[in-house]
Amino acid sequence: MVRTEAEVRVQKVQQLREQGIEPYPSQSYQRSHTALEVKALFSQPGKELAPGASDPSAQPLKVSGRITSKRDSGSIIFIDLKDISDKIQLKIEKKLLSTEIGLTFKQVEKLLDEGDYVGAQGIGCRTKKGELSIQVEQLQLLSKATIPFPDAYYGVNDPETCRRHREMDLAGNQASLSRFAARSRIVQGIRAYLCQRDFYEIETPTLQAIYGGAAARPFITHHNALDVDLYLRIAPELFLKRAICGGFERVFELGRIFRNEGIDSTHNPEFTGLEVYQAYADYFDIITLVEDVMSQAAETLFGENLEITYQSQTINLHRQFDYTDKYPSFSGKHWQVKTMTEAVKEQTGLDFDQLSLAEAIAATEKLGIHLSNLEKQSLGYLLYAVFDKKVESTLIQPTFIIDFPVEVSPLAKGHRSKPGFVERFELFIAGAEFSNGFSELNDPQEQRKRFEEQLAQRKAGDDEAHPMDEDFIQALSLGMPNCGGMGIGIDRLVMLLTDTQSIRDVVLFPTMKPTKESGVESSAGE
RNA sequence: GGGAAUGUGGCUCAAUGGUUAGAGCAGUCGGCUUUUAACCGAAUGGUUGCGGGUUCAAGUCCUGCCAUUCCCA
Repeated sequence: MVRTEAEVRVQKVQQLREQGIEPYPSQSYQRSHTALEVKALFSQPGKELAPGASDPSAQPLKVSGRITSKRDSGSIIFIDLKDISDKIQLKIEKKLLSTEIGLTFKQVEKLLDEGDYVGAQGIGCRTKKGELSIQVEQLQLLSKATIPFPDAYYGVNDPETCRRHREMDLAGNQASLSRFAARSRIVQGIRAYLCQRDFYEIETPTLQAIYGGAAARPFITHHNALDVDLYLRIAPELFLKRAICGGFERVFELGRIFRNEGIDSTHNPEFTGLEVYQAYADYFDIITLVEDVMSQAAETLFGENLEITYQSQTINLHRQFDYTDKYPSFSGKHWQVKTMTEAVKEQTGLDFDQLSLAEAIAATEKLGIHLSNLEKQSLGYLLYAVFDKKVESTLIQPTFIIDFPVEVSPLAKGHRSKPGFVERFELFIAGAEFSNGFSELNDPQEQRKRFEEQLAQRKAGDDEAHPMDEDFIQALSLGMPNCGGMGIGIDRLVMLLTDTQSIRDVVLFPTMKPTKESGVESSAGE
């Protein structure tokens, strides 16, 4: 006994075959117009159709897409056909449908369902109620769907279903499809922009023997033939800089990065990073480049109006601050720029330019910040700890925090005038980090010293400390031009520009714990 | 790692510890010559995430597990 909708639909596949209709034909179906093009056609001057009228020129139209709604009122059936561009209504009248080619009226009535793909041929018309439609002469089944289609009105709301079965989400929720389309356009726009600015897109290893370029825990995997453990990259930075050492002047890589850390609304274990390196540039040039790239991305979605809404907050992406008095080489208009010391002083009253280490420890703990032994070692670690815990989340409008302590920045060049600091920036918007960059350290001896300090921290228990990388030091030894570089988290950028609260809704197939239904058992021996 | 919440037909949601767990949509059958969240009529569809427990009685209370969501570290 057939009971469920899925069983009924599978049975329909069988019935179609018995009636000589192949539910999964292999030949192509060439549409003449997308839904949007049909609508454009009949909005041309002189081509508009009055309610109840048919195209007087009887121009044959071929469209294809998915049935999202079907309304049967006796000897006339209306179908909403959705393609990537838009929706168009099909009007199927018993007396006007071909009896030679394609589906019969009865087959349309009984054997077609929401979710099925069809191709339709007919002429443009407007119904009495004024809906632009296609008066169908031939209707062909292109593919039969055999599980229930998401509800036409409510779509799929359950976040778990949306993320585990993104196809249901895309099929049922237009907003989701639009969001991922926007993501694609953003990424495409960034690539095109950088290429137009003479950057080469290059590809570096995702499997690395030594992981580096960031402070993070890696995924470990194993290469059988070489019998060595390899790491999935936590950043492409060191390889990109080696390309600069080799003679490339402007490079970027836009690709997947893996970090073996927790999952929350802003962290997915694999995410997309953009990294860009530019020879002869310093961190002020790179700040400008970050602004250029992000503004360009925003403009692909919003045009000139860069005042956007993110989670009910208004974010102003217009560049309106002038810093030429303070930083003469930093011309033009910019987002806010503050040194880390200034930002901490503003938010907490603590002036790290004036405090001794002992005073700073006492003052920091008074703020309720619990300090690790590492963080008590130096003013640099302390400053960063206070910034991280008290300031970061307060930075809503786009703000570059510049001049980081050297202790937390092993790959950045020492500051031109402030001992103990490096020429580094991070960009914060809506309380989250969006970009990180610096004047790149290109002195091989200094780089070795920084790695050695990191090794000492690793021994002291910091498992995110940077490992030694002799190949990288050798590359710097060959000579790297003075150079600036930056990274932008693409997922977070897409979240910002599409007003999306969770990273899992800008990653098509986010990392989810496997279920028994998916056929994966979690590994034994935990 | 800590805390809170959620899990009920395919989908969206109801159900003071108390009849046989309801409704809309989808699907099935029937009707309808202009619908568009179509409409009208009928029948069908449930191991209330999984396992224990308390109770005369559990979707509801307790507990363990699973998954998800949100917040915090």
